[in-house]
Amino acid sequence: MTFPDRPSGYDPRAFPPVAVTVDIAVLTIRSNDLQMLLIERGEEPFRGSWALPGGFVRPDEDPAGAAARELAEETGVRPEAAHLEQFGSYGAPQRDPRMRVITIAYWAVCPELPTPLSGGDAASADLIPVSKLEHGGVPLAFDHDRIVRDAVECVRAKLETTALAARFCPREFTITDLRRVYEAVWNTTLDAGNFQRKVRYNSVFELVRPRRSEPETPLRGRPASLWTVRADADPTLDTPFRRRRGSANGQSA
Amino acid sequence: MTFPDRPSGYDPRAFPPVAVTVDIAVLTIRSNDLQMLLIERGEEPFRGSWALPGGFVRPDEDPAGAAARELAEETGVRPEAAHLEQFGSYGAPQRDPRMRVITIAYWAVCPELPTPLSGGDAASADLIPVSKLEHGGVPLAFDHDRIVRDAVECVRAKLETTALAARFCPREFTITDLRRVYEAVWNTTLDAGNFQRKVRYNSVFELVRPRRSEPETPLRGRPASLWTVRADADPTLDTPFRRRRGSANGQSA
DNA sequence: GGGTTTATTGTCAGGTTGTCAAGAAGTCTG
DNA sequence: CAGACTTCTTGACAACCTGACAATAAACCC
Repeated sequence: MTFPDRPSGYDPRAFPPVAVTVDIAVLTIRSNDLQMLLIERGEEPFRGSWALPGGFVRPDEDPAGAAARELAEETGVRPEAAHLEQFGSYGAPQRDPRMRVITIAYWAVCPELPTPLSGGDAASADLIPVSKLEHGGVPLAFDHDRIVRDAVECVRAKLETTALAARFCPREFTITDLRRVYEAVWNTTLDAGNFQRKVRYNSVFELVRPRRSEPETPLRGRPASLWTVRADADPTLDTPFRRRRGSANGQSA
Repeated sequence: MTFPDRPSGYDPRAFPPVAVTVDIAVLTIRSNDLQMLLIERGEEPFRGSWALPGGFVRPDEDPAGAAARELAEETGVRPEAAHLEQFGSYGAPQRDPRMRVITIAYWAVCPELPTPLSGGDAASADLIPVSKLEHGGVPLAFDHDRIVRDAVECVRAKLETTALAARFCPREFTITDLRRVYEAVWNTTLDAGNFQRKVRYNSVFELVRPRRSEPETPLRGRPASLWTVRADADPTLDTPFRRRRGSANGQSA
């Protein structure tokens, strides 16, 4: 029950002041490298540190709506184009020195993220390689270090059982595109032949054109077929792609 | 960044009033049936409906602490005895008709839950079979219907890859005990031989005693060995237990 | 045409899973 | 006490999946 000790006739203003925000870990792949959009803070506290984009949940808004709005504001990405998913809340009493702030954390996966508009909040935005974030090489504001780690782990796990990897790619993609996503996100190497086999046998993926039509970049080698994901959303794979556990980064599909 | 439009010198009281609560989906197994602890509301709104146990996050408390406290208050279970995990937040503007309430949802897995103390909040508490909840046979308050479904799906999924199932059992358990947990949570039937094999080969489980020592209930059949989980927490299984997808309830391990 | 590059298919051994049967170790019953 | 019964445990085997790696296909370059 939600109001155990306060049967009725309470004054909302009597509640201790709490702010509710959303923070978004926006992930994309640039030059075969998993990167996250971060914003450099121009104000105290944590001036000069990097932080996740985010903002307040407005009184008339639900958290998912706030996340979609902030995503659009900070990246220009249309909410339908990205996959946005909640993965946790963070609310330690002192996580923000100014006041009690509960944040609801989302991760987003975008194909082709437009180059960050650094003029947004009078602070600069940039794509940072996740490898650098995991290595602790970038000072992050608040408890965003923890949030970033949790987000990355969530996405890595979700790649195992769903077709989420395709959300990093344009609507139509080659099997190699898809494999490069797995390799980038898991920081590993996968066997091209085995990967091909798994995609072909997975009913979630569908062959669109047996040959790539317009090679934007002048390609070398045999042209690849184009594939797409059958349904929308992030459907469950028939047979999951398992990453090697235990050792940091292994091999093979 | 957490305070994009409010650089400094703001008045905390100026924030629109929001309450932050935790709700807990407490799961246990009674007579081979997955059941959830719910509380019958004695007050409006939703008087007479069932609801998840929960309560306010206090000003000096973090949400996980609040969940552990509420769990202890409502069930008498020591926080160490149960497994408690956050799985989402729910904050639609009108989810509570009285005021804006953001709730952080947890699920908890308990072995041998003590029979609910119905005298707790002047409302009665009871264990309700999850099958009944999924069938829509029980009217739930607020958006708790959705929260319950999400919690159950979370636990079902977590059983696939971790040794969480053992948290439904006493510290030492038989392989059949464990199999019955999977069968109850997934609402399916598993082959006893295959299940035995998977447990024996999984390094997460450890043989404690080759024969059950004190058969509490007068047993029939060959006595079973006792097993335990090697590390604490909910370690990842070497080879996951996969549930049959697609059809509602399938068979085999 | 021959060389280079990348995509795709094939092969094969080894591991995992599902099905099913047989053996082991107790209790219960006549 | 000898079966009968029950449940736990082990085993056999075919089907499937996976990892490693080789071979082929289809483009480009010169």
